[in-house]
Amino acid sequence: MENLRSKINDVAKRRGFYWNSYDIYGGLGGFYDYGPLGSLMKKNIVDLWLKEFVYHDGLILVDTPIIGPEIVYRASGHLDKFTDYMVRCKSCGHAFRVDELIDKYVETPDALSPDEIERIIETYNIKCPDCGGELGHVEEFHLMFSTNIDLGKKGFLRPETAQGIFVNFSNLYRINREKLPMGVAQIGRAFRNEISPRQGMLRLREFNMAEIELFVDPESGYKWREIPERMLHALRNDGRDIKISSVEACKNEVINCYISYYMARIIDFLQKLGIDTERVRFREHHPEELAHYSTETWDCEVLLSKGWMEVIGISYRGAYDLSHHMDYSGQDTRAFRRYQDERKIKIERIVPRMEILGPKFKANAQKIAKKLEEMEMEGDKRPLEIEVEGKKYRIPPDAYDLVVEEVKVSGERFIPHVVEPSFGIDRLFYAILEHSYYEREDSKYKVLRFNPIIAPVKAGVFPLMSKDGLDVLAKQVLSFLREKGVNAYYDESGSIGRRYARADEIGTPFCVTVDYQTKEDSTVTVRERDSTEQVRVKISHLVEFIRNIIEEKRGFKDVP
RNA sequence: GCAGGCGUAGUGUAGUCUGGCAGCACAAGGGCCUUCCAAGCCCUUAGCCCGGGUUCAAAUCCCGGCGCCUGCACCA
Repeated sequence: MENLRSKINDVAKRRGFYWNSYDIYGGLGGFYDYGPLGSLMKKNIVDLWLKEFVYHDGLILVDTPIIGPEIVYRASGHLDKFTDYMVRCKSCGHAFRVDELIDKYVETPDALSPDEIERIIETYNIKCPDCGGELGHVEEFHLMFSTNIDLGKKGFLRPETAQGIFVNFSNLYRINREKLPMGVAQIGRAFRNEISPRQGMLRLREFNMAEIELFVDPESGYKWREIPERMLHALRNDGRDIKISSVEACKNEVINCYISYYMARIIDFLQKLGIDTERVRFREHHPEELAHYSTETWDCEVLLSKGWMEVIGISYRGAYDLSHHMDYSGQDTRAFRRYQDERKIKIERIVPRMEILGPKFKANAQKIAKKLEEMEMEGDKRPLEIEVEGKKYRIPPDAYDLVVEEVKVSGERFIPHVVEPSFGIDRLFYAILEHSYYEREDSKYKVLRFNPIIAPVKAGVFPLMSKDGLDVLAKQVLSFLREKGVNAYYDESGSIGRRYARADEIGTPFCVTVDYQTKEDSTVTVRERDSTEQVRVKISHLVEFIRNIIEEKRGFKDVP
């Protein structure tokens, strides 16, 4: 019980924030349940996220399936990059990653099929590195969970919510009235079959993400919201550890401007969550560390008891995802960039002469003509050779005309680039607990210093004595608060001090006590969690009083 | 996935070596008391991770599994 993590796990289980799933069956690694308090608090975190990122910036929200067909994850690259081939030693049972075993013999171990790998193991007579035993068959290890859709059709559980946004780009772009930048957000669960999940809630196999895909025009320059000036602790991938303002970082091209914007907003968000921003830094990925889709990634890390922990990642994904989905689906997923002035450009165009092509190529003439029209051509007329559906055709110069015409062009199509801030809700949740936890100096009892907006329960209502009608009055105050939408609970068990202590342990910001004076003037005492100071508030003002503090309109001492 | 350590009421632990009625503290529930920060007293609930083996007898010894922790590997 000496370290912070076990203390937090203790409170979490005892009071109902979270615990390991399937406990009665011995638990299951990488899966956690949110208990009554945790569920409420997680919802508060998500609500704040919606407010800070979605409503604040006018993003649009989607909600797409968790299961996707194989083709989507082929296109996204996850299927290739997320699959490891393993072989197991027949005698000692050790498992090895194939690419590490055979990289001495072949240049591109990642590109091989299982059959090819087995042939290479046989050819070079590769044995178990540990015991020299014979190696078994190649097995696939997916970091994505797979399932079946229909009979025999393979599906995968999404490893990120992002693909659900990319595949819908065209529709969303239209709904957004073809405006860029366009920010699309999604909140939901994602799944990764981690090889060795450990560290409690920090590495889960099923986890909650809140992701934004901000689609931008790569040639327009920075065209998003004004960047708030915030000091950032940035650890660059050249090893430099710097403090830089978000505005400077953008201006000096130290950090991509869209990423700079999100870093600044993240600082504010984390602060509202109750995370100590002195213990927050942004760490740039090294080139070899980058995900397959990214050219620039910064992790937002929070210092926890076990060291720096990634809670948010901001990636510049470029055109990677949209261009792959365009290739795999055959659908146009481009955006349209309108020129400021209509441009007139001269183009040389091939106009097929059907009266020649028709008799010459008969049934194929239409397809040949279409191909000709799509060709670009410079210089004089000459015999052309084209290929249609694998067959080559020779086109004589008299079978087409070269026409020079002036056309109006109002814009061009392009694949938008994507900036992706991706928030790990569960990790944020845990980070809040660690940064909120403290023990009172005198009594050593535990307090969670939750920001009122995040706190799962806003108020405890206690009768000073459970007699003389105080209990009845207190229950009325409780109903009153609940009717007004303030999540509160009633407690009359034990001394008043004990009840305060119970409330503090789950981070309840306010304790409302009904005492003898309440009977006379309908006021109650409200005690603030961290200072333990009290003010008297009229019952009729109680809801407004609490709401104002939650919304940061007033301080605790401003009694209305 | 490997190696090591660990697994006893809700939580923390004693007992395991040396097999013989599973104990303590806190928490929780009920009661008494109590005029604002874990007071006190009485009562109650509640446990040997799962499965198999050895034995007259297993929390204890053996085997397998699961989970947790640490290190290695992994972490798109």
